[in-house]
Amino acid sequence: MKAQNLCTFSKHILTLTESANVANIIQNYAKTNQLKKAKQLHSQLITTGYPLCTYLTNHLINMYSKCRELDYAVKLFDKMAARNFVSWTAMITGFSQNQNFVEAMTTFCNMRIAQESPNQFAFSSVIRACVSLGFVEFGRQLHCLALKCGFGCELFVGSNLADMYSKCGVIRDACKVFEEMDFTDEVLWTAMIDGYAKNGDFEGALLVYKRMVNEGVVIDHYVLSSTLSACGALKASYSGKCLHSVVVRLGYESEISVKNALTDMYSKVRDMEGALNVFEFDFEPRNIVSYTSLIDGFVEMDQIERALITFVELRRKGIEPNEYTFSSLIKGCANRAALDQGIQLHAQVIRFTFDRNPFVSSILVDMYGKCGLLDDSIRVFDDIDNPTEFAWNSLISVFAQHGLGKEALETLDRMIHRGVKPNAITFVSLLTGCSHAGLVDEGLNHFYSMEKTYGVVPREEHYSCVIDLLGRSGKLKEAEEFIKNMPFEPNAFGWCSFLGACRIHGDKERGEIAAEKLMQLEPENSGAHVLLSNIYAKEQRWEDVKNLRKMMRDANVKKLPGYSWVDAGNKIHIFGVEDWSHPRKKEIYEKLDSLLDMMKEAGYIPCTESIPLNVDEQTKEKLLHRHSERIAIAFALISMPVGKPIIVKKNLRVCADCHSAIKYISKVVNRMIIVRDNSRFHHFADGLCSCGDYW
DNA sequence: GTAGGGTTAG
Repeated sequence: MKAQNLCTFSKHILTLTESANVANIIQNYAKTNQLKKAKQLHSQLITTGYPLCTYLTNHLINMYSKCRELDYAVKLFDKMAARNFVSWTAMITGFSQNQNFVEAMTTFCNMRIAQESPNQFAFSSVIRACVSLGFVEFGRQLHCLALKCGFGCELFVGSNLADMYSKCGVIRDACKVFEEMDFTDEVLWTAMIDGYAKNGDFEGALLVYKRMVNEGVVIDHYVLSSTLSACGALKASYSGKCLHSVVVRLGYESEISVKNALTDMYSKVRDMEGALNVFEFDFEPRNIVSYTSLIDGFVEMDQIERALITFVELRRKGIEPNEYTFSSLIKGCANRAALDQGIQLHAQVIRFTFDRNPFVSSILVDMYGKCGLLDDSIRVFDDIDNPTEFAWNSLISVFAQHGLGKEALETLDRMIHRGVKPNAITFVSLLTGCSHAGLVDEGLNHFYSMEKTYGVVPREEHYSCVIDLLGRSGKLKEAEEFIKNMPFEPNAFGWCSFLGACRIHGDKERGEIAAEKLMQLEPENSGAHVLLSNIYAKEQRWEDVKNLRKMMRDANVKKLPGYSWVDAGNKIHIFGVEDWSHPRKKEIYEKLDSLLDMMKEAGYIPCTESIPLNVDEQTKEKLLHRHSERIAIAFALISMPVGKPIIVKKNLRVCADCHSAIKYISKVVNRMIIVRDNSRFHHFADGLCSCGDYW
């Protein structure tokens, strides 16, 4: 029987059969979201002139809630002459489904005041509201009440409880609920998998999945999506691929959430071919999540160009980008310091009104900072109404990268004053800031108080920061003592910091120890070899330099080639050492030569001592003058409008000679030059650098 | 007789 043909009934009072038929129609309208027809039927019922029975009103309340017309549902409920427990439950569910969680809870309380006993339906709806609000304490009370009423182990209530505890970060209680259940199903298992994942225990999530498979529980697309997401987070490519084969076997390849989870998993394990295969499989369905997962993969692979192309493609298809999309793209621009693209994306963020999103605004602070535009970064931060921890961390890290340790410390104070709790990342940035600014005591004080005062347990990276802090300031003995007393061995970053400090301060004995440790930890890392050869070269120990080079050859260690890049004319121009590939190479080298003359006239003396080659001075000078950052600066000088600050990015640290040379360049061409190397920013102007030569 | 649970990109 077709729904629309059922709308005839007696004009006086509805018979039982008629009521049942009408209820059936309303239910169908609710399911198919046919609000207009449902409203017509409702008016028809009113014209009979008789009050509607509770049973039909409950149906109408449910229908209006499902069709997102909560006001109608509330009006009906308020006017009801005889509510029963189903009416109350329908309202609680209605509020909960329409994201009106506080009302859902209030209605649950009112239901108890009205002395109606809540059943499993009411409990599951109100617990869901608790999950969304993160009200774990209220949820705990509901749990007690549910147990008292005999519904604590009911399957739906149990699933909601497990979900609530895990989403509120109390996975232990979720496990207790799970273990006490008489029956389980795939929904409850999914809540557990997702619970472990949301609490950061991705291995735990995979174990739950394995246990589920062993127990023969149905695997559906919810289970697969959640488990794939855990694989991605773990970068577990083998497990991910195994799950992919399960997806194929069970025929879930075209299920959008599974497809997206697969795309994301492949992106996270840096297998873009795999990600594209899934993304392009069967073409549809695709949505913004699919596109953003792909974009994020490209960004992580440092392929910002492909990320931007993917963005253009989704816009051409008429798909609306969201805050996730912009966050990923802007992060890509920040990593590559692609300012022009970053600014264009910022404009779009404003147009789409995502500028108030905490993730987007924080990444914008970071982007401007990483592009060297400190003032713009601060301006974006100041425009944020209630900065979250992400925004504060971004700002602190921006100050740190610019060597502004005092500002970083002040920002931490402001953050605390505003009631935002610092986390582990805050302290990494803060300690880095102190280190680059030579604020040794301040850095140490914060390191020793971070656990006591703020409850943040120092991790490997914090210890590395302290090694850097002490080493950079020349306190090599203290750094060595600190390393000895650490609860664990320093990681590669820690030894690298120590080695770098030994190089700056010319401590070859300690340097050799650090280099050895670093080579053991990361034999493929060329950094240790290069730093050590710099130390040897400084002492003119050419035999040692030769041996080291042989060692590198034998171990197949390739020196990471240095390159610099600059944004000009909406394009990123990349230059390597002695780069001859650019179409304007002739002009660039003419510019370099004329610069060298001007610099020497102004007093520049090349510092060739750290070049690990036994060649004559003039050759060394020439080599230095062909370092990629100088080529990039020369190119920027001939191609960018006068007055526009020159921002050059480099993948390695700027060498001491380039640092001195760029100071002279800034003076002789009277131009602000900003250089971002792999550890911090240098703002050169009028012959001076913002780092004050402490770096 | 009506009302309820778990997925995918920070």
